[in-house]
Amino acid sequence: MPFGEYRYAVDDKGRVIVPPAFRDLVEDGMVITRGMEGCLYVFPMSAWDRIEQRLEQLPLTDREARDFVRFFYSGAAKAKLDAAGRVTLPPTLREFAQAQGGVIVAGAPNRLEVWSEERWNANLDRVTQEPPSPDLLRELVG
Amino acid sequence: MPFGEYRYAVDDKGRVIVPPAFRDLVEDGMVITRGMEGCLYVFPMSAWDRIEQRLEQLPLTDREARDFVRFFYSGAAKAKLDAAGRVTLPPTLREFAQAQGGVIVAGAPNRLEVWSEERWNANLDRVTQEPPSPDLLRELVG
DNA sequence: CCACACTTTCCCACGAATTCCCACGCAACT
DNA sequence: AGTTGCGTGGGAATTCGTGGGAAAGTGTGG
Repeated sequence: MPFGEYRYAVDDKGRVIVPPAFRDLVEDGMVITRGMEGCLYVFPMSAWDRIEQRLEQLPLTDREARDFVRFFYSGAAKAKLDAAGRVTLPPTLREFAQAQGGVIVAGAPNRLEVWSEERWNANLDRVTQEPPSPDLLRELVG
Repeated sequence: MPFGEYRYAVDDKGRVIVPPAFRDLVEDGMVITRGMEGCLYVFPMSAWDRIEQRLEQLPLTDREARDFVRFFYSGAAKAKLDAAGRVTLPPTLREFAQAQGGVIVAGAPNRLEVWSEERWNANLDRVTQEPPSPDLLRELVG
C-alpha cells in the first residue's frame, strides 16, 4: 500500500481527490466507512472483502460487537472513481468526519484515511508534543 | 552510513541537495518522513522496507500505535534524486520541518536528517548547555 | 399512475502546480 | 590554466486539482 499525506478541497458536491498514487488500487471500487478518531476509512474492494467476512462472524449476542458492526458496517458505502480521479463522500459520512473545505487524505496500512484539516492538525500537534514511547521508537527505527 | 553535516539552500520549488557522499546510498530511491524534534528523516529504500514491515504489524486497536503510524507512515513520501543530485521535499513535510531558506542535512545512523537551520542551532545550543548524562557518555565514548 | 422538482452522476474544460531537463558560475584539484 | 565536480537557478512540457454544466436517476405530492 502506498503512503503519503495530501491536502485537498471538498467541493460543494462532496467530492474529494484520491491521490494519484492510490488510483490503481481502488480502480475496481472501494468502500468508505467511519474510522477511529473521527476520520473516514477508505478500503480497496479486496481489503474490504476480508473485513466483511470477519464482521459477519461476530457474535450477535455481544452488545459491544453489535455496536461495532453498526459503527463500521452500517455506515459503509460503496464508491468508485470518477473520470477525474475523485470519489463522492455520502452526506452522512461527510458530516461524521466534518469533511468540508480542506481535508487531509493520508495513506495508512491497508487503507486510506480522510480527515478534516482541523482534526488532523490537532491530532498531529498532540502526537508531536507527546513523542511516542522510546520502546516503540527503538523497535521501529532501530 | 556516512556522516557529516552540510548546509544547503532550499529553493522556491522545495528542492534540497543530497550530499554527494550519500548519493549512491539513495540512488534506487528513498523515503522522507517526519522525524523527532521537528526534523525530517530520509531513509534509503532498503532501510525503509524494514521499518514499513514493522509499522504494518502494529496493532490497530491501540490508540498510540494509530497515532504513531499517522506520524511516520502517513507522513512519508517516496522520492528519488534528480539529475543534479537533489530531492524535492513535499509541501507538507517542508512545512512540518520549516524547511525554507537554509537547511542542515546531517548523516545519522541508518538515515539522513534534514533540519531548518534555526532549529538545528537551537538544538545544538541546548545540548551544549545540558550535556548528556555521564552514564550515557561513558557508555558511548568510553 | 403521472408529473414535477430535486439530487446525484457523468463528462468536459481550464488554470495552476509539479516534474524533468538543461545551463551557468564557482571552487578545488591536477 | 584547464578540467572536473558541485551548488544553484530557470524554462517548458506534462500532470494534476478544481469547477461547472448537462443528463440521468430518485423521491415526493397530486
